[in-house]
Amino acid sequence: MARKTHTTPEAAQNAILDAAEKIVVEVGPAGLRLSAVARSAGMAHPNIIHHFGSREGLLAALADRVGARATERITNAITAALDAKEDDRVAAMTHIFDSAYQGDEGKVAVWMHLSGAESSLKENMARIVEASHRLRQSIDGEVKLSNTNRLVMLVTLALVGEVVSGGAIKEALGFGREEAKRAHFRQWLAELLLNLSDEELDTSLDLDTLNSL
Amino acid sequence: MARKTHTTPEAAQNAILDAAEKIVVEVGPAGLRLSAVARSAGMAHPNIIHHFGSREGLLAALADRVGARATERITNAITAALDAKEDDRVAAMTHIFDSAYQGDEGKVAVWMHLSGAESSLKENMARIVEASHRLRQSIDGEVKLSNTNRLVMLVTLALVGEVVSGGAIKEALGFGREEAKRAHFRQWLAELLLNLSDEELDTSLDLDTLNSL
DNA sequence: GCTGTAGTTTACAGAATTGTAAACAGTAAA
DNA sequence: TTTACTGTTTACAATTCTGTAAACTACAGC
Repeated sequence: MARKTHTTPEAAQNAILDAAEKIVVEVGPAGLRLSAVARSAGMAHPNIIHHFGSREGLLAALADRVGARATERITNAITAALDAKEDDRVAAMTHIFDSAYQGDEGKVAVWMHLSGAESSLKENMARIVEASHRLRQSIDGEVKLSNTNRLVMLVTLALVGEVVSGGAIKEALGFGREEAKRAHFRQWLAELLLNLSDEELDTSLDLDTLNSL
Repeated sequence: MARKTHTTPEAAQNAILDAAEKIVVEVGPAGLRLSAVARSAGMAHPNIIHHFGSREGLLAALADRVGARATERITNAITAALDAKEDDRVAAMTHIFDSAYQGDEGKVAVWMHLSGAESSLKENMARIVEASHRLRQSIDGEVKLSNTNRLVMLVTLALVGEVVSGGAIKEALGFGREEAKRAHFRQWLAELLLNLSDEELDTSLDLDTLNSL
């Protein structure tokens, strides 16, 4: 292999992470091979170990980067929705859902999580809930935080499901694999959730009591 | 290894599949090792290859069995809900959601699917939609099939998400990992969906037109 | 320029995994 | 009882993968 000029550690690590991310999208973290990453990044595989200590170290670093990026994209979309006019709310909400996918990072995030890398999931979700609650309050006035939690949960789980299903479930249900139809479901969900009042979200269950157990 | 008395092929295959299922719950299909399956099933690993042809063959057989069992449990729960009195509908609906989990088969099904085994997903989903539509019609009278599709999709994706997240997302959102609190979310979702009329499920989007593209 | 630090590569070790081949041993049927 | 079939095991081959060791080299600072 042609000897490469030295770069900064950051540049090398980013190149490795980029290559690893591409591979994880295709085969999942369990299928990630250092040799494949090295080939894609144009270097010899021991160099990866030099930079990340081990295969595990690489996966942990990837989980961190992917989680942070996805969280930032999502919270940005939520913040942007704060400024949307009433007519554009469905589009803004849809954009929030869409933002969970861009660049396959959502898929990688789920993959990583499924393989045990929780990294800073708790902090990331807290940021998303906070932003979502501000958005709900800007639309409906005073609303319950417990209902925001429920909605974020529902949407998060559904988005995770969509990422995982990779379109197969939608196809099986007649929604089609094409991105247009898949996006359609997200838009429908956005409109449905926007039409739900805070009162409708309160069921007979008392979540706050349960949480204080 | 102590030589074993001969059994029927079915018994041996079931023992292997049982062992494989346990392992996949823990480490996913990618982490399944023939030696581990063999140890758990109490036999030598070449015997697995004798029965299933290859590691891939074993995974395909497991995907089939798990998908069939999960579909049967879910459709049974839906059918049972048809007979529920009005007061018991939330409980019946919750039971439908719960039934996707029993015996870890839901988790295994998602794992398998994520690893590319689609087996007979389409047929299974068709059965679930059919049963769900009957249930909706018995409750609300004439309802649109397209809305049943949407609801089944939403619930399926959310359940897939819950299976995948393994409680971590819920914990991050303050719902807790304990089964009681996790079940609570499913009950909330059941009540929410039961309160939605068919009209509320129709948004400005015309799905039927889109599907005829 | 020289020197030290660190990014990079080659070569290799050690372990683990899937799959094969052949022998072995129950079981059922002739 | 003998024979044939097949479930089962042992031993092994071939590959693949992670991680180590040591050498090589680019670049920065003295």
